[in-house]
Amino acid sequence: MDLALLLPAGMSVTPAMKERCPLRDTLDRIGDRWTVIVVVLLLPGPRRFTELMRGAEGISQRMLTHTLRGLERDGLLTRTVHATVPPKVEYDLTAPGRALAGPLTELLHWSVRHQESVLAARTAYDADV
Amino acid sequence: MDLALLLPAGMSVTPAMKERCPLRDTLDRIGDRWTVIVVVLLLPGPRRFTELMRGAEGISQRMLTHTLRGLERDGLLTRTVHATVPPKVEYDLTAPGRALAGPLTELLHWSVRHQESVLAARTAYDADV
DNA sequence: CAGAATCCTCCGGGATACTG
DNA sequence: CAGTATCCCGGAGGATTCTG
Repeated sequence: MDLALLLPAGMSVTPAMKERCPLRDTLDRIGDRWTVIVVVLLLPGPRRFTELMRGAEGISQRMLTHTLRGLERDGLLTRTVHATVPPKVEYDLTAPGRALAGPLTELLHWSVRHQESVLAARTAYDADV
Repeated sequence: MDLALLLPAGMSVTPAMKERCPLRDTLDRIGDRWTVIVVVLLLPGPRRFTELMRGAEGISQRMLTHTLRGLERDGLLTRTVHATVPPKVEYDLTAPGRALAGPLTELLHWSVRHQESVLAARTAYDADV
């Protein structure tokens, strides 16, 4: 796969990129069912576990924990435990995590700009067959 | 999930978006293992089935067919059969499909800009535990 | 409140064989 | 060349139960 067309001006494809494609890595990172939802929920500011639980409708405790761990592991958010009773844990995006807002915005723009044509194409395609 | 923060200037969250989140739709569309790879391979211009097969290293015939069908169904590429012997089939991105280059570029930029910090965070995190 | 542990299901996707 | 048709497996992710 040739990434040259997509690279920032003045940057070239390094050998490392051929080994481990950064675009695929990123899609693996945010391509799952919940990661993007959690990131978007955290954009306005820090949130607690239960708040995220309510915000990400349909998520299970297991997957929320799993998703948060993954983001924490990659340094995209911080996890702060307040030693109170009952416990209080706050999640907050780091700079890299919040920087995801840019690409996600682009993706959303593409979506709203083309979703009508996509839906139309899909309906037409299914009408045949 | 509140998408307002990510919307184009002057656009607001419609009821339809709450029903069927366009961001999630898009991630479902491109979040699988091969779609983005195929799209990137097609950016320079039309390609034949076997060319894509060679370009998308590791893909199976089954999945290439499946991926191409999905993109065709949504009107993101066209499939042109030349009635020759042996058969020749060309795939080409449509305007909406090619427009994915923008968001993908943003995603790639984010990736190259932050992959070092992500990798470092991951290593540090795993060193603990 | 914020999880950890366990069990189970579904399906994305690979391997292989066959064909117009 | 460009597929279709089967079979099959691993892992993402849900449901449930238990705890500091």
